[in-house]
Amino acid sequence: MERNLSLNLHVLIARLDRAADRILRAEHNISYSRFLALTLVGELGASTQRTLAEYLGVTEPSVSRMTGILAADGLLDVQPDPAGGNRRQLSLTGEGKRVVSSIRQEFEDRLATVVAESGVPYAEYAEHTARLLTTFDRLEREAGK
Amino acid sequence: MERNLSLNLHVLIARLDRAADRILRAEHNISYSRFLALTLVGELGASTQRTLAEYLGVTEPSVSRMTGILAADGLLDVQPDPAGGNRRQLSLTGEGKRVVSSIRQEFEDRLATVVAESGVPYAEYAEHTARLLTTFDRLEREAGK
DNA sequence: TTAGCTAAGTTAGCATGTTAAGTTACAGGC
DNA sequence: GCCTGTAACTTAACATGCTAACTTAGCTAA
Repeated sequence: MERNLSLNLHVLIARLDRAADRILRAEHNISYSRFLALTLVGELGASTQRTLAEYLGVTEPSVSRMTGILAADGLLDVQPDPAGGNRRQLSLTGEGKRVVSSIRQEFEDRLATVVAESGVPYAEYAEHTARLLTTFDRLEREAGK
Repeated sequence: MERNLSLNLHVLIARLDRAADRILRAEHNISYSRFLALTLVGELGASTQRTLAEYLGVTEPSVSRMTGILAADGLLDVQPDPAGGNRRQLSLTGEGKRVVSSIRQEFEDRLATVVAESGVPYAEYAEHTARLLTTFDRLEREAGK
């Protein structure tokens, strides 16, 4: 079946995401989307909703709903920014931290297993992917101006 | 910002998909999901809903709804399989063929531009991606048995 | 011919993505 | 002190993914 890069990427990631989602729901009772949001707050320091949207690659309304859900679940603390402005300051609750740290490494390891099994050089593929993301980001920002 | 492969892949593809969707809606008045479904019927010969689900990497209920929409829009022809069984035979209408052929090449070219701009070797990245998809597919099938 | 098996498709309800259009909090000029 | 602009967030309506449960069509065997 001859396919092209954009299609293969789309389908590969759709499957990886779905597998991740199934594992997380079964073993940790949380969805992959929610886990990603918590990870970006906890480990990459997304401290406002706008920043979190930017890091996640989704829109602000999506984040607005998500933070409401995570706060209601007791995983995320959402406070008005003490520095002022119409901002929310995001941080993990103790429970949120526990979830992120217990999952993250286990998770990346599983993907590494698939990569190793396929014979694709992990470091190189990761580097290419990161570079594509950076470039695409830049092109979008330039086009947006 | 230090990130990992699974996260970068997820975000990269989320952005590519969203950009694709915006372009298609603006210039061709169709969503990316619908375009992909038509492409797989037209160019890769997905001739039943189950096969189409497999190729798209989505579930059968998703395809069931999608084929209904595409048929209602006059882009897809959905008929009971003359060979019998509870099957639908899928094929593009004239309009569906027109849409697919006018978009597909233009589209892959845009991605190739991003890849070239980033300095990532296209052929190698495409080959790695295809290999990962094949491997992941196999692992999932093995685990499913 | 009828009961059960299997493959393929559908329905219902929910999760999470989107866009478009509002709202809120502050800053700056008059 | 009040208008206006900007940044950040929210609300509403819809698109499309999922799982669970059901239906439909044909096959096989008693």
